[in-house]
Amino acid sequence: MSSIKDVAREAGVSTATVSHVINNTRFVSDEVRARVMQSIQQCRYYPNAHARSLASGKSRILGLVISDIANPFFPELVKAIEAAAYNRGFDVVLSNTNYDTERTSHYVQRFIERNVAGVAVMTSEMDKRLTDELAHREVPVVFLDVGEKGLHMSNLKVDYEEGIEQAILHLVALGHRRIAYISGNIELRSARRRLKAFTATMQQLFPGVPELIFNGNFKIEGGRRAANEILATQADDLPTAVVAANDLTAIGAIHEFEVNGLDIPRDISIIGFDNIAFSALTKPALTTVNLPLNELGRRAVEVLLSSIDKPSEEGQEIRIPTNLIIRQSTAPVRIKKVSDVKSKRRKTVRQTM
Amino acid sequence: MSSIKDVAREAGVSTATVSHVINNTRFVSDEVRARVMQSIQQCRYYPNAHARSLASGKSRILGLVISDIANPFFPELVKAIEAAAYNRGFDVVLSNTNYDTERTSHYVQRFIERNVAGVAVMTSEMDKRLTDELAHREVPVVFLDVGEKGLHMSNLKVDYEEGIEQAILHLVALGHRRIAYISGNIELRSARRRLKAFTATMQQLFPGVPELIFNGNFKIEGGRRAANEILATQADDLPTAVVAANDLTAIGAIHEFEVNGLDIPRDISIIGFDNIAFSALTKPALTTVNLPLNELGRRAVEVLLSSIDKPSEEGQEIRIPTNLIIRQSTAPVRIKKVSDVKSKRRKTVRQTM
DNA sequence: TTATCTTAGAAACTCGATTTTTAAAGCAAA
DNA sequence: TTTGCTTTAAAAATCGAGTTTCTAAGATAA
Repeated sequence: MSSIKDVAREAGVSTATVSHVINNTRFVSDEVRARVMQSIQQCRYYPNAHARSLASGKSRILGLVISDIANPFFPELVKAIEAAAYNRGFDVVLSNTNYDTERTSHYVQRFIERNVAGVAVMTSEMDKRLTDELAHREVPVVFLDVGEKGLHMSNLKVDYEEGIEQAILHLVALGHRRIAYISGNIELRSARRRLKAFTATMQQLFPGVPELIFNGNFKIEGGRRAANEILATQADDLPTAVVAANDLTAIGAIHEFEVNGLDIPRDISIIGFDNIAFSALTKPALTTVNLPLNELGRRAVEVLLSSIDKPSEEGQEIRIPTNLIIRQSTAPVRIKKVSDVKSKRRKTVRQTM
Repeated sequence: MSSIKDVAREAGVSTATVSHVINNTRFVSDEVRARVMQSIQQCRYYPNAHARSLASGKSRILGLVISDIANPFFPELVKAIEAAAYNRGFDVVLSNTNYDTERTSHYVQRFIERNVAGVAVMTSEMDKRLTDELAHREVPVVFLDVGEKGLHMSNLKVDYEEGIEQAILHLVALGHRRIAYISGNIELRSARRRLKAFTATMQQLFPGVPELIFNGNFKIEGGRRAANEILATQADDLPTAVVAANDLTAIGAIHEFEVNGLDIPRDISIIGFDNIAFSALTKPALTTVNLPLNELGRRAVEVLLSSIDKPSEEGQEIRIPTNLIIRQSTAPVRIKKVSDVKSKRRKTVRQTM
């Protein structure tokens, strides 16, 4: 359509002047400025972003790498990042890796081609090679809970310990001692970090007590499987409480326990992790460790932009707090008779939303 | 970093030749091609997308406009669109409007500046002015259920009638006659279209019977309010079934009915709309009209790309089917005693996942 | 009146590709 | 050997900005 030349001709000035008016990069007299502005209107002129990026070397695009937008963990995070980017005048290119490393690699390549101003990596399908590639191009990157820090690399470090400690203390206050943990798939760093936070706190409170760790996969189905394993292997002395590596796992576990005739939270208290929107709507509503996705997203963009502004400075490491949200899936421990475990019983009505 | 010139120098050829090798746009002898390829490797060369876009006038970017990614309707749709775009080599810039027209307008401006190849508008905060702006720039657009068709404008038309008819026939088969409807906020075209599909089918089946329409807002809280209104205004003769404009509304209504001592589906059958992932996980699991988001997303990109390929052709109108998914929130109608409505009663255990 | 300093605008160059034009070989036919 | 055609690749123009340098006009001071 119409270019800066058309505007310049229309206003009877040079293209340089138009550029200076648009970017405020040199003084232009009020009269000329007004004339230029009017011509811009008249021509319905929108500056071509590619030409600008090419000339200036800056793209005002942020790359956002996530695993799966359909995983309820991500939408709110994406929303926060998108909002923060919008406010600072950046566009967000979304990359949904589907947990696929090759796809991730393609996206990193595209990001480089588009000369993105920065990349937020909110997933772990990012191997050393890709990270190096970005480092080599000096693209600022912010990792969620993954990364090494570096010249252009920042890291958001979620303080899992804080929330998990609150969770365990909450259970202990309710009288629980036998507390099991259902982990996420242990290949993922975040699963390992969460597990470690759990065991560390437990060992501190109950030194030497053997741990009750079961394997899930961050999905509902994994929670269900783990619950079954708990029922099978611990039948003689069931844990009175279960902490799950994320909310989906907790939801799966709750369901499996209920199917097997247990009442949540009367027989077993359950605590989730993440505080996804859905967790307030389950029955019973889930007591869970809140991960402040909103803050996470905001900080991610903040850190990225500060790296962009001062490319010479070292990346930052930001601590993200977590805290316990108490709802209806936890209750005081109850003296349990062995017979209860086997027999079905009615559920109690409970307020959930 | 390194540009096409470096590669050309390294390979001892002109930049034109490098370009032709990359894009396969002219014959290049095997020997020269091999030399060029090697230089590309050696220089770790990635073509600059901005320069390409500027020179070619094509951006390989799609703009995606949605209302709110945290609304469970959208993630799966976004995922499908992103996947389809990725497969065709397009990047997706996400625009989350937050139902804000001004923000939408900003985004449209940015899309134009970025010379996007096409825009998928999956929301309705898009007024005539913006649509015209896009039309003026000849940017292909695909609307969800909103738009007029035009030279570069396509439309995905969801066949609400189909699914709603199945829903009503399902209820009728279960013996229901008094069927209420909770609408979305009526300012939204999609709310009007859904409502119209409901009333049309009802009038066809039960001509002249007065309609039971209540107002919601597509949110949980609106469903709750509407349920309350139903209880208040229809206490003497409650509907035996309720169709909700979307799943969130249905979930809110279920909860409010339950709080008031009704059992779902024993006392009232409820049907949602959209089949969001969550709807399979509620208790009772929601019978709902499925909107095939995956197909929707895929078709959106398809239509857009075909408009991009043949800019001279008229836009398309694609019908998107809907169908009923039967779960646990609907049951045969039951002869009801007035006393039941007022007294609390225990819930029955039900399989939900 | 002349010299100096401001100010604003024009012109030229740059970014890194694509695309069009031009030219150099290579080969066949006359 | 020359002409003409084909094949191949180089050279140059172009896209639409930003940016730097240069120049002209006007203001100010000596």
